[in-house]
Amino acid sequence: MAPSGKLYRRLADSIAAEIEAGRYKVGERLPTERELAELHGVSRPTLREALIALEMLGMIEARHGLGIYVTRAQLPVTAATYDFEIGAFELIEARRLFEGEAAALAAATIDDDQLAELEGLLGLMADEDELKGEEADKGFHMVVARATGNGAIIATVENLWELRNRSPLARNILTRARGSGLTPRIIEHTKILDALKAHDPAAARQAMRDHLERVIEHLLHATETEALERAQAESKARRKQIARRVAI
Amino acid sequence: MAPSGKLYRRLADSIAAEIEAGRYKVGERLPTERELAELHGVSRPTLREALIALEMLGMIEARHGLGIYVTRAQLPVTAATYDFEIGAFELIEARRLFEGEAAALAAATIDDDQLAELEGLLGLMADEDELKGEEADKGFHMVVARATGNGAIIATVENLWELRNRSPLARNILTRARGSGLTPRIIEHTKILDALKAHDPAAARQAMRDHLERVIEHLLHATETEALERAQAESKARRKQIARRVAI
DNA sequence: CTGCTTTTATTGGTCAGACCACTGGATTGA
DNA sequence: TCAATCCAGTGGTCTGACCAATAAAAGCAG
Repeated sequence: MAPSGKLYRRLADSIAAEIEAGRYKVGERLPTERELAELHGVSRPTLREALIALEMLGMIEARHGLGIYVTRAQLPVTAATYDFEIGAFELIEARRLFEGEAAALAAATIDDDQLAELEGLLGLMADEDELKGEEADKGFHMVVARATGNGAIIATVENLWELRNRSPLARNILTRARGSGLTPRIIEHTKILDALKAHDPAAARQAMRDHLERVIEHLLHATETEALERAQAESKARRKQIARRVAI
Repeated sequence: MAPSGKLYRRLADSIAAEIEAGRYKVGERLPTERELAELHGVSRPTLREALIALEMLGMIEARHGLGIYVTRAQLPVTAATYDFEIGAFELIEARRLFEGEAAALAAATIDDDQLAELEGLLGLMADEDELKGEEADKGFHMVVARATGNGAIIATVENLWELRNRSPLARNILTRARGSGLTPRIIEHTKILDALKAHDPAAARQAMRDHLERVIEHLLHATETEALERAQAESKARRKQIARRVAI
């Protein structure tokens, strides 16, 4: 990735690199802001902006009157720190596995209010407005996640959706694929809802997996941009590799 | 959570709240830094610090010479934005489901180098040094995630580990539980490794689930702090609710 | 000497005002 | 008409100062 033109951004990268390299270790105190600023040849406000960025990423922690402490040596690969390409297929593959489990759990924990909410979202999903339809789609999956009552699961599902928005490649492919005959997804969502209504975990898991499998299939057969074709080739090779062993 | 004493932090919360409330919509440009500073009665440097925090969280985007644009109306619940308590049991429940699937997939994609790496980590896991042992533990799970070759899965597993570190409650409970007879985890990890060696997805899934199930069981029977007892009660009620329906 | 209170040096937090650098549209001139 | 130029607006950076929290040193009462 090309270095951002903004100084505080490059500074943050630079300091992060130093920490990752072990120049400053976890638990240790960094030099004072004034010293760091001079070390890097920048003003203190700019240095502070870089530190705040690193603090948001959870790498350091500034304590008033005490100093700046390293809390993590390596940045976790989260949506916030996301900086490289994750393919569209990778994302959906992950969602297929994880959201399948989330649906299974939700089948056991969902209540009537949430079922009604899902029913309402199904109606909006066919909205002529592209954005409304997409929001309804995300809403459906988030309600399922929320129905598990497990904050970690909610955070994970949301994070996966977030990764999609962060990755230009994945976003382009996925939003382009929308519209072009992806509308049968309403039927698939209905199947998921039915399984949840029946409180049948296995059926819910299968319905969710089927749904996302269809999305993958759809992407495999659509032919549009060059980027998509590359992604398709990559995905086919990958699926072949997996199939070489045994079905998951 | 008590509002952070730092002004730029409160400012960021305040602006984030305005955006979430729809005061500024996605795609729109918000007022200039100078205007925002005056609006909130703070100096421009402080205002900028708040904006940089929001930018790191992916809510806004500042473009030189143009202005500041809203990119997301709602902050995703990720490790970086994490600000409330997620119980230790929630975390492990999520890991049990997700990492189980990751292990299943990894069984089909893992290569010999990664298998050797896992073997090496097993040796370190019994290290007398608590921290070393914990690092080996995390390392093991991360190698399994990495073996899937799926960036989204890697990011997810890492994010779950991150959530644990962010949640004081979960961290306290989990690190306290370590040591006190949790060492049989080496046997459990060996089982996971065996299933991966055999490239047997079902066995890998089961071994990973068993492992994390044991961790849950261990926490349920340990009796120590008050926080842990509350968490236990919460978890028992939750598991009863789930069992009321059917096994997942 | 002990133990509490006060002072002080250090460090992050905030402020003020200025100037630089980038952007897009308005202005100008061929 | 259209391309080059200019210019107003906006984020980016700098300087230097003062405020506020912290811990350790200094002072003091017992």
